[in-house]
Amino acid sequence: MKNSDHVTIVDVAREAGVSYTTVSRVLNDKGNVKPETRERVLTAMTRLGYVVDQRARSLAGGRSQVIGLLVHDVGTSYIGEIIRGIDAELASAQYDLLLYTTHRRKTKESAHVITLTRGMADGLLLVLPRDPGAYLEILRQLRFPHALVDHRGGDEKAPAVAAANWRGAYKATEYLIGLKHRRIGFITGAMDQICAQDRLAGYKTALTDHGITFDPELVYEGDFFQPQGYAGASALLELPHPPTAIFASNDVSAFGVMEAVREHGLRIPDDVSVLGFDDIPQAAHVHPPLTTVRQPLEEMGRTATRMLLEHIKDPLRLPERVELPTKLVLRQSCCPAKSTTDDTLSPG
Amino acid sequence: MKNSDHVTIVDVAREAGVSYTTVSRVLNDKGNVKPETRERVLTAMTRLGYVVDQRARSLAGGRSQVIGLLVHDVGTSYIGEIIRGIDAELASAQYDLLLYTTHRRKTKESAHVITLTRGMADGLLLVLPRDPGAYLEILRQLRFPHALVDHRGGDEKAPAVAAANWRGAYKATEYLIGLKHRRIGFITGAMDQICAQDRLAGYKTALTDHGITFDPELVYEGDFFQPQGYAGASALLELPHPPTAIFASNDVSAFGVMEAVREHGLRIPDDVSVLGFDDIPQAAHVHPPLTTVRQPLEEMGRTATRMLLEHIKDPLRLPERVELPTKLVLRQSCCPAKSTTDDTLSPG
DNA sequence: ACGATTTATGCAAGCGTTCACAAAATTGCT
DNA sequence: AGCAATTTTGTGAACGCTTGCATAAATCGT
Repeated sequence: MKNSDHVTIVDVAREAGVSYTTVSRVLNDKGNVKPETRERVLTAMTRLGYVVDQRARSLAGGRSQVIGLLVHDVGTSYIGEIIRGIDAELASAQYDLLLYTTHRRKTKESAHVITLTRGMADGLLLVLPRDPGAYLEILRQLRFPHALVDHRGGDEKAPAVAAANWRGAYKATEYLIGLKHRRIGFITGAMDQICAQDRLAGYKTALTDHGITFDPELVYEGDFFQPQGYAGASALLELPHPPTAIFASNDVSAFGVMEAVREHGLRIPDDVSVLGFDDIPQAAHVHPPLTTVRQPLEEMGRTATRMLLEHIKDPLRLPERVELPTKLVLRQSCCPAKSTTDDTLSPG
Repeated sequence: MKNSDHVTIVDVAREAGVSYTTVSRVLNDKGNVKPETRERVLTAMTRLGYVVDQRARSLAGGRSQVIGLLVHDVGTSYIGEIIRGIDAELASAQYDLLLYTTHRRKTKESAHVITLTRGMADGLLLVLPRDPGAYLEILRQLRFPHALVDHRGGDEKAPAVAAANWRGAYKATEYLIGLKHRRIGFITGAMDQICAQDRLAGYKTALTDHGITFDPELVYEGDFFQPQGYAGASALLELPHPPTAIFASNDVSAFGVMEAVREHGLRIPDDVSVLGFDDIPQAAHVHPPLTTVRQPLEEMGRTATRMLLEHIKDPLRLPERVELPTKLVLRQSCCPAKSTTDDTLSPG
């Protein structure tokens, strides 16, 4: 009577004619409850419109059913796809998502991490962390469950999932070579990120493996954003021997490349082939649809989440590091090089 | 000694030689505490590395310092910008953000809303809700603080912030008219959303206000996504009297328009002017940079958050509905209509 | 049918706080 | 100095739940 609107476990107990402990039992599927009693409790719960109070539950020793997510920014398709995967997996496990954006203030990251470990969350997901060293150490010491998405630090032994960046770039470059392209431009990503380094390495290796000398002139350092893709392609196309194909380290910068190509009065793919990386939804929507290396972003989110949840269930589990395969998605932004101007070695 | 790693308020109290109530007082800046004592408690806290347990705090009657956020999808620039504003405002008020994506499962929205009201959060932010009727009613009954972003239901009396969609579209259309365009194509947004309806209405009114008869043929129903922008512009350009300018209801569909224009061998803005809505970051990065109606997305997020926080502090506050001004951002995708083929009325 | 198991239920304590109230210490005033 | 008013600190009871232990009921073997 005193709490007019807050229905508690005690109210349910009274309604069902049992003790509140029994209600707690059916709530948690723990201990033995006679089917008949369980039924009675269940109907009492729905009749009263009972909803569990997560705070109390977790305070009393249960789980908080919350996972923290640390990302540097929302609003890019890239992150969006990953979050979609995380969200889906979390939802089916009845978990909620506490979002932390580290966009502006980098110093606060550790503070967030600490607060989270103090009961707010059962685990922490880190997407593409910039410099996770600081708090990874804390997390490990506290034995607080966590998992990384798209970061493969050298000696880190935290659970992590990433895409096969090196191999994806290698295969894509190989594809371009198969199309008889000999001068292939490359727009890098932000080179402080390991994925960007791996993609460049894959490109280089594919080149040399196929007897094409790596020409540093054909590599332009970008940052994963459209303006640098545009600038890079513009620069590349003004070279004495311009490339016949340009491979951008992500789709967004590939869009910039496409614009620059057009701006130079050239057609895609007839004059210049363009290749991206990621396969964000927009890649299929541009014209011509972009041939790109598909990174299973949503799946990466899902996998990391599953690993984290497993780890929460069984803290003794050994951390794994999984690398998900990438896949070349053929669309219409690439075609065979024109045989007239193929190679640097041919007479100018 | 029993809790090796969890430092509680009691531990701090012991260390400082006071009662735990006093510690709670300095924690909350409540009641009177002798400066000297406060100092002693503070140093004890840092020495022990104390971090407050939000669960316990909120269970015991305090606030949870968590705000729920219901969005239908993350990963679009549009939402990203709004979240950025929300996040910034929340961070400076020491609030955390619980994210709910309603993307796939629409039926679950109410369930989420109810869980949140049971102590998980102190308030709820709804961004561009599809059909909020169901839970808005619940929220109001429970007197649970909430605010809407970018939704202006007719008779709803919930606090809400939106952009001046009608006026923005009106002004933009007027600008095009000022540029001597007489046949102005229009790609609508998803027409179940009020903002899309408002933009269309603004366009229509501007037309008739300037003595241009509204031609339904020039309106193509889109959905705020790129492919429909592309399709719409393609259709429009194949009309016997094609438009000399196309106004898309958001930037993303304007990108589709730009592609279609080029695909028809036409130049932007020389042959066809293109105008967008939103001003997402990418709008400045495409070529030519897109002239568009700037919607203060981040500010909308900030404002809604501030309103919500105010409302939490003072529950008696009357709900406001604010409309933030939009602003035409002139870039390079529009230019005066060629005087040769201006009007339908001119001799064909 | 009767003690020994097993299964089902209840009680009390505690999770880490806040808060109303009471007690103690300090201050002011005459 | 002595009492009231005021400031400072402490006590006890919640908040809504889980959980270990005790107790009551049902099941089993012989």
